Amino acid sequence: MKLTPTVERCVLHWGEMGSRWGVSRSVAQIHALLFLAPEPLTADHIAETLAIARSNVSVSLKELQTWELVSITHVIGDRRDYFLARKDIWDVLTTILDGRKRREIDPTVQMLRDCAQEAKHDTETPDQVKERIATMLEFLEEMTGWYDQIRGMPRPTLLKLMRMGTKVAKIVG
Amino acid sequence: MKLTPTVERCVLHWGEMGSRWGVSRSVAQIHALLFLAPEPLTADHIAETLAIARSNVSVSLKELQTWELVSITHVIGDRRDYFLARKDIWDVLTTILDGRKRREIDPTVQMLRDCAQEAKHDTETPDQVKERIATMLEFLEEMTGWYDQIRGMPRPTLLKLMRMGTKVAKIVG
DNA sequence: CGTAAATTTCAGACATTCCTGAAATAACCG
DNA sequence: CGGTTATTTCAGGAATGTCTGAAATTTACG
Repeated sequence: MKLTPTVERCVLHWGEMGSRWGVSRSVAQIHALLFLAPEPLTADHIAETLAIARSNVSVSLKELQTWELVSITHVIGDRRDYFLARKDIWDVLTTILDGRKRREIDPTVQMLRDCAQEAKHDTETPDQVKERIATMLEFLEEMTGWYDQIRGMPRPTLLKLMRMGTKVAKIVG
Repeated sequence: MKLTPTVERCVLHWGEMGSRWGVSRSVAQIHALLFLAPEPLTADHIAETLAIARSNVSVSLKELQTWELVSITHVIGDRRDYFLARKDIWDVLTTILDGRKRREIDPTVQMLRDCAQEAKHDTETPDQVKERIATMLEFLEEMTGWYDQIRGMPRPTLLKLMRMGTKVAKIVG
C-alpha cells in the first residue's frame, strides 16, 4: 500500500475531519489508510507510510479496535500483526454512531433523568428551567428510541425507505 | 438566572460533551446556560455565573451567533446586549446538523469528487483503492441527498413518520 | 464633542491533548 | 533457556487549543 497523492489527500483530509470531531489526527489518519488499503497492513508499515512514531501507531490501533473499526489478522509464517479495517461503509457509519450514542448520548439521557428526578425536591430551580429539562429529556428519549428501532431494521428495507425519500410520507400519510 | 445545582450539572455536562465533539468547553457551557435560561442574559451575567473571563464570553457568543444558535436582543433603557438562545430543541438539532454538514460533510464530498476526477489520469493508485473512493463518494452523496430531502419535509410529517418507527416499512413494503 | 459604559481584540499565559523515543514486556523460535 | 523480533508502556517534550486581562475600539448618552 503506497501513499500515492490521491491516497495521501484522503488520509490528510480524514485526519483533519477527525480532529474536528474529537478524534486524534493519528487515529483518523490510520483509519483512513486502513480503510482504503486493499490488504491488511502491519503497524510498522503504517508508521513508515504516515511518518508517525511506531508507539503512536500501537496506541491508535488499540483505540480503533475498541471502536470495533479495526481488527487483527495474521499471515502464516509471519509473527507480525496485520491490521484490517471494516470495509463496508454502512457498517462503518453505524458502528461509529452506535459507539457515540453509547458513550455520549446515553449518559446525557441519564444525566437528564437524574436532573428531572432531583427537580421534584428542588425549590430553587425555576419551573421554566425544570420544564425545559423535561422537554429535552423527552426529546432525546424519542430520538434514541427511534434510532434503536431504525437500527433493528434489515438494511435492504432501510435502503429502500431512504431511496423513496419524501415519497414515503405521501404513501403513508 | 441563578446557577442552581441542577442547572450547574447540566451546564457542566454540556461543556463536557462539547469538548468531545470539537466545541470549546466555554462555548458549550454558555450555550447550555442560555438554552436553559427563561430570560435573555447579558454577557457580564454569563461571565459571572460561569466564572469565566468576560472576553471569553464575548468571543464564545460570537461563535454561537455564527452557528445561529444565539441571537441578540435589547431591553429599552439598557445599552447592554442581551443574549438569547434558540429554544426549540428540534430547531437546535437541525441547526447544528446543517452547520456541520455545510462545514464538514460537503467539503468532504467535494474532496472525494476531486479524487475521483483525478483518479482517471492516475496510474499509480491501485484500482481497488479508486473503487473504494468511488463507493465512499456514492454513499455520502446518497446520505446527504436523503438528508436534504428529509430537511425539506414539514416537521409534523416527519414527527409522524418517526413515531411510526418500523411500522413505516410494513405499510410501504 | 467629551465622557462613560459596553464590547472586542489580541498577546501571551495556561491547560490539554498528542506524539515521540527509550525502556520494558511479551511472543516466538531454535 | 538465550536470542531475536514484535508490541506495549510511559515519562516527558511538542503542538495545539483555550482562556485571561489589559488595552483598544465602539457605542450611546448628556
